[in-house]
Amino acid sequence: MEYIVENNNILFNDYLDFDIEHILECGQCFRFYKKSDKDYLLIAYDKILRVTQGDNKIIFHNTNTNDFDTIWTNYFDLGRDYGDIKKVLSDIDEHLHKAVSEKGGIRILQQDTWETLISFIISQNKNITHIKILIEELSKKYGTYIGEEDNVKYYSFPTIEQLSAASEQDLRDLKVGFRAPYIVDACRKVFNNEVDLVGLTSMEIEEAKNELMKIKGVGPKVADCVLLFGAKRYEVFPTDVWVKRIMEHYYFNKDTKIKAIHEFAVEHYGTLAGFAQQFLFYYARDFKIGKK
DNA sequence: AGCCAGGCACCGC
DNA sequence: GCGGTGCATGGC
Repeated sequence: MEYIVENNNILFNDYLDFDIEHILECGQCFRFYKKSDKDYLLIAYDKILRVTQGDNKIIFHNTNTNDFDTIWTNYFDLGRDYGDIKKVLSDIDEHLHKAVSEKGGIRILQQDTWETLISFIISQNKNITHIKILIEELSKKYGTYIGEEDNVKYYSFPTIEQLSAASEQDLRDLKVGFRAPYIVDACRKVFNNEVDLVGLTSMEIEEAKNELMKIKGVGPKVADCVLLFGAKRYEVFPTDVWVKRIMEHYYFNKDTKIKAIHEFAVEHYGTLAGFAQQFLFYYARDFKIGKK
């Protein structure tokens, strides 16, 4: 991957399989701000990064080769050939072919495991707009100040130690509602190693899922999201209402149980199930496919 | 206004 | 096991 260093920016020319809008808006992450068309500010790993993209150029602003090589290359999963993945998925069936061709710039970000755990606990029974607000509030209150951009102060996502300082009532005051005890339980079990987040990348997949589901408020869907977005487990298929809708629409044509859909997808898409899910989810949500 | 949100725990059977 | 219901809060 050859990039160009120019002042404090890092540039790519003619980079394929990367669309910053697809990557950030596809629902896998929450801490980003759209400044204008294909111009985003994102917060990850205690850093603020601005990314802009033109026809044949991607610019990572105000960064350096060290951060790029140690953080952003992994974060954007630049070592993986998405051309290959997209080709395999497209050949599976016409539905996936369509989703991949419409949303071809998606890449699965390698996010922090802890942050994805708390974020997806919060996500349950909420719309994406409000999830983003709650995560910002949590960061503002318990995270660390990391800098200012356009007169806005930004804060890192709270560490396990920082968030452990919050009581259930503190969290309720932040309006997380019934999720407050879930967050407290996650803090406690991760802090005292009752739940091993580091081991998630290497455990048998069922074991990894069960490890996460020891936490109150973590069920199959949240566990799959944490594994896919925060632990590089690409064989899972998070099945939520949107995925249920598009799968029913394309493959079942009737009201089908989430469990049955999940089993079908894992079988049908195999080791690339996670990538398939993300293409389908974003495609379905953007075009409101399956929505009554 | 009222329904529903990237689910899950808890309760009956 | 399986299906129904309540859940805090805010967007649409």
